[in-house]
Amino acid sequence: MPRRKSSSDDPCPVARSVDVIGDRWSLLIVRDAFDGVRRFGDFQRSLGVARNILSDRLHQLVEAGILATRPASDGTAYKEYVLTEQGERLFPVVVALRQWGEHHLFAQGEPHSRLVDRKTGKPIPFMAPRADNGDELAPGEAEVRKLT
Amino acid sequence: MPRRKSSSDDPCPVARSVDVIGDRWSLLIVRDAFDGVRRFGDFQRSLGVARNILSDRLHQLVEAGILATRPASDGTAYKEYVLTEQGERLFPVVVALRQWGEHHLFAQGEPHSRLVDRKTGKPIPFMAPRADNGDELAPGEAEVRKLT
DNA sequence: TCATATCGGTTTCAAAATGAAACTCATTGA
DNA sequence: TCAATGAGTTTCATTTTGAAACCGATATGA
Repeated sequence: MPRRKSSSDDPCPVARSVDVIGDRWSLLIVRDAFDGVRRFGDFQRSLGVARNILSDRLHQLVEAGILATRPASDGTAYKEYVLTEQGERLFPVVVALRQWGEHHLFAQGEPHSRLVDRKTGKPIPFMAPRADNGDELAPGEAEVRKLT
Repeated sequence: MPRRKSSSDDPCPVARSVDVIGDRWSLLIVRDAFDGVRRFGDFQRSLGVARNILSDRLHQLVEAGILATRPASDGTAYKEYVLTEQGERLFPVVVALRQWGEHHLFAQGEPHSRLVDRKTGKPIPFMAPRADNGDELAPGEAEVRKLT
């Protein structure tokens, strides 16, 4: 395969984002990280991914500044992978994907995990882009303005 | 490579979503579709993707119910690919990715496209999951409740 | 109207990414 | 002290990707 195309110089933010996390495992690693997974072995067991691939993706995510390594918090000599500030900001992305999946990829009545407000226990309302005044914005009401 | 792992029976909505659109091209095709691209050749030129891959991804997206084909609206005998209702609901996902990219993947001063409210021309506020009462919800304040 | 160019693919083939399993080597636990 | 676990890396077969060539159907234009 002639070198995989990179979008790291594409002026579209979506393209650049996809270049960094638009791969099946990276996104699931980030999801797990939000769920508190930190150790190599825990990611591996949770995802069922091949170790070499996991190793590669963890390094990529660290390099991208989404994860960082630090000494394990359980007192052992191992290290752990935690979300950076930048990584934490992916929360809306993961939630949006989750909500879309919840609504469209399960048969009615089919059991699935659900994201709830820890305080109230109630499901989190469907996330949507909103205008300045708080009104929900439909796709047609937003516009990509090229090259600021 | 032993057949690529599928998550279509995973109980996690994020995993299922990633299984459907968690690939570099699918997401960019959807982004283009939101920008009004409809024809095979236009997707191809816009993305620079190999034709065989584009063909494959378009079929997958149609199969997944995200895109649908219909006779071209320009009067020619060709067909076009348009977002379905289900595909349109991916809007928050694309916007979240775009906003994250805008904030984290460009050097200060580096030009990039920007999503604005068509009516007011103002940039769209950062999207975030919110609790029932409208308060922004931090990652730690949400919790995945397993198997509804 | 006939020739030519464009559209929307499919086929072919080499290079690259993936995955399972085996292999290391350090750390932990008994 | 010695086996078991953790965290990778290496190897190798399989799959996916991508560029380019090819193809039939449609559009264009002289």
